[in-house]
Amino acid sequence: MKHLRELDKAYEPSKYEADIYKQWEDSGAFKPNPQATKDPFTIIMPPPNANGDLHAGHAMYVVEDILTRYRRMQGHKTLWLPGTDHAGIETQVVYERELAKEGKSRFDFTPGEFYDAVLTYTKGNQHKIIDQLRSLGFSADWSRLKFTLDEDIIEVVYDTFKQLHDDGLVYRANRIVNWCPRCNAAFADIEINHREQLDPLYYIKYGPFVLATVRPETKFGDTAIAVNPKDERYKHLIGTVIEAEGLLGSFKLNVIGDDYVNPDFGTGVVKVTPAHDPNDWEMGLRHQLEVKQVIGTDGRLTEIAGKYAGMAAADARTQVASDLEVRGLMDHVDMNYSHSVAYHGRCGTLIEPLVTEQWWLAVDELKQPAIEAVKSGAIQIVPARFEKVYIDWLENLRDWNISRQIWWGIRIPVFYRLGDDESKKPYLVTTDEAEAREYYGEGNYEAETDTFDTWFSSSQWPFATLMATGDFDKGFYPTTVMETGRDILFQWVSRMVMLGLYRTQQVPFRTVYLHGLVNDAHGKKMSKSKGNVLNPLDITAKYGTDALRLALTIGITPGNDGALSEAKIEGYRNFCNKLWNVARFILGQLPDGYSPAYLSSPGPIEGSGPAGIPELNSPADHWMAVKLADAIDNVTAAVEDYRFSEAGEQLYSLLWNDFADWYLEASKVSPSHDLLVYGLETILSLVHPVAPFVTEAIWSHLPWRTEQLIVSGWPNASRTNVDPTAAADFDRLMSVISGVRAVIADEQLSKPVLLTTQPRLTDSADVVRKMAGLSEVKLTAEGRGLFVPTSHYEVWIEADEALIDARKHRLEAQRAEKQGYLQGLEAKLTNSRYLESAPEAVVAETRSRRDDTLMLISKLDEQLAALNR
RNA sequence: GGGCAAUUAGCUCAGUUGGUUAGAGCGCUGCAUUCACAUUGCAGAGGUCACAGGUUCGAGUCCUGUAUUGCCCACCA
Repeated sequence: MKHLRELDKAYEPSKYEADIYKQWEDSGAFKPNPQATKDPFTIIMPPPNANGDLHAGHAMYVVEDILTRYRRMQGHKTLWLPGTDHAGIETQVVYERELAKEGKSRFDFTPGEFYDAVLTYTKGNQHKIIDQLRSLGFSADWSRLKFTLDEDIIEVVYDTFKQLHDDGLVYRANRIVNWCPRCNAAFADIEINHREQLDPLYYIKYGPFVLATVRPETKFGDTAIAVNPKDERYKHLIGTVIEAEGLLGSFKLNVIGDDYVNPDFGTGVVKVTPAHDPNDWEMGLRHQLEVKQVIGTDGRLTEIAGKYAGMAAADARTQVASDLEVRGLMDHVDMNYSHSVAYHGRCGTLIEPLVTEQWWLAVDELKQPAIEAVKSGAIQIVPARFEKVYIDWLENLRDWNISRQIWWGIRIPVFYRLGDDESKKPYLVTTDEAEAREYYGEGNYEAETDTFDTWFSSSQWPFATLMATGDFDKGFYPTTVMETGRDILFQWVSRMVMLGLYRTQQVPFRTVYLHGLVNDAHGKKMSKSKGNVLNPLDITAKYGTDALRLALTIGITPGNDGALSEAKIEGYRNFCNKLWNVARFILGQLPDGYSPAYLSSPGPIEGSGPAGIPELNSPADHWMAVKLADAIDNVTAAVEDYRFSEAGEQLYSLLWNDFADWYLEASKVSPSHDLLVYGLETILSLVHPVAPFVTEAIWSHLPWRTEQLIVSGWPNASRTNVDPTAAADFDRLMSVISGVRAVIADEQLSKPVLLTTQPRLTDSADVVRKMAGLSEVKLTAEGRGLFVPTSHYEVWIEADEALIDARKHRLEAQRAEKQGYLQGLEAKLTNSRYLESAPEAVVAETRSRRDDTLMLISKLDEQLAALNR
């Protein structure tokens, strides 16, 4: 095995990443370890679109990898189960675009042929996204990869549907839905976007009334006129029938009173068109109004519109408006009316609300347990503020339309009766056509062509996947954490809870961790049109995968959007390089055949052997041992608490400030090989979940290590060998060194001599001399020179009288500053309410700071007195 | 219309139950250097924590209000 010192001066990720990933996977490290003794830990990966490309959002799955790697190192039986999504309408739209290039449409195929073609297309593409996810170092168990249209998944979805139907929670009904004429399908409210826009508001004469509408073309579907029952202008007309002149001759309408009508809007009169407006539909239900469909599923007017039949709705609108004008039925038009209009979120087509027959899932019974699960704490949402949002949404949830008239999806397992044999049920829920044939007889039935809303099947993903892989009964369910984007809290998370509880009587996951959006360097949303999109793969190629992972971990908090910039990523690339060079330096120090002594006894790195802490010699050793133990505790606590950013920051400063800048430099004077190695190994272990590649690459060059880091143990803090006094000694040396460096930098001195009256300091003279850039540290009886203020040692930098005199004002300034600080502390300590109320530890802290400050001031006074002598 | 978040250094952001003289990275200034690392080291400048009140011995942190920005939900024809 080669020593790192023979390797590159800089870490080159591309040389290592692919090989390391292969070794991990080939060794079976991604699979649940059957020997693991601790509880199973499960994460189900939110399935990315099988036809999609990796974007920054997917890179946020790094949170899942951190958790998985952390639990694996701790000895849990970990399963991170990956999958891909057929992404219903999204993929169908993409594929239809492909077809359009060849001048074809889906109507050139039967639904079955179309499905097969898209399936082939999808299966051919899916390796791309999987390879991309793997390149991010994700330690998911790819041998268990599931696809949302796998037969075993579909089977579970069918079972759920059947159970829901048997329980009376699924029904078929005619309702007003959001109809997309382009997709020729209905969509849920949540899939609709509203856009504010200007449209003409037409004031039309209806017999005795003038009323305002933006949709004159739907007037042929009017089945009432509504006014507010409290409206003095019109209340006497409620219950009467008006007769009015229209474009298709005269017509009669009932006048109804309904609180929905706002007397202050327009003329306070509304035409009611239950077939084409959700609010009118509701009014229609309240008043048992007739539903007359004017616009068909193709977006064109029906025969009811007489001579306007066949016209596209938008064309009909202008035509009707102008005809009304000509006939003198238009009172006036307001051209400055701004309102919000519904568009299909996926394809951007104007939504046409209309009445169609759909499959509905009754949610009232399902949502209560889902609300309770979060209220009771059975499910914890991180960050917690989303718990309220979740509960509010569910409480207002209405029955869910789960059928879609799209072809790329799971066909709803229903066969309908043909003919009018009333002795047979109108439909049969079964996946088995033979059953339908037997029941209805050959030729007397037809299969449903609608498919399930993608969210209906994906809401079953946690248990469906585990059932399909055979892991469901092996302790992997309920899963531990669901990590996903906060933007799909409603669409996905809430529904997973509903259906998970329904189907398994258990929560699908115990914790929901929500990440925010990944924005650009200035916190702006990434978009192709803005040209500010950072492609994760470009970044990893340039800076290494670990750099990206660190950049998405540090400075990003749950539920909040984070900013990603090349400068930030570059900084973490440098961090990886720092780690690499620290390792290179340490390994270069070690004698041939070295193996750390602590490995031979059980110890701090759990599961892999070492015991206690290596022998500690210098103050620096004790100090470093404390820093390491503290970091282990803090990082562990932070990860347990989903505070990954804090964990990352701790590690960053542990490596760079504590270990590299202080300990390694100090160790150059008196190296302790075992502690250098122990420190390195501890840091590698702690950093591994976030930056797995560079840590594993270094680990593979530790000659005494044979197992991979990915399956080695998580460190345990141990302070057994630590002498706190010795550790504190190093803190004092550090403050001397920093103080001296500052004076040297200020005065541009070159290798001056340091004088001290304290023998204890000269014990560590070499460290101080080397680290502070001195030529010598001398013990003297009485010091004179540039006084370096520290609270524990009296030290002076040798200098000529002119310089000493010139710096005198700095001592005075320092004294004044300390004096001000002291006053603040004294004020607290003479305040009896502070002494009574503040915790003892806080008061003790204040006292000790007061004492230190007093001591420093008296030293400064002495120095100033001596200078003035 | 309702709700949520954000507002802390030039920029991007941390800041766990209130308790050091408020932090990091980048950027900036000065110096150093090639003996682990210039993807480096050392030193430094830079903030009345959006604003106004309040609670408290003590507020970036808790409460009330205001402003600005962003997001979510609802959808008065």
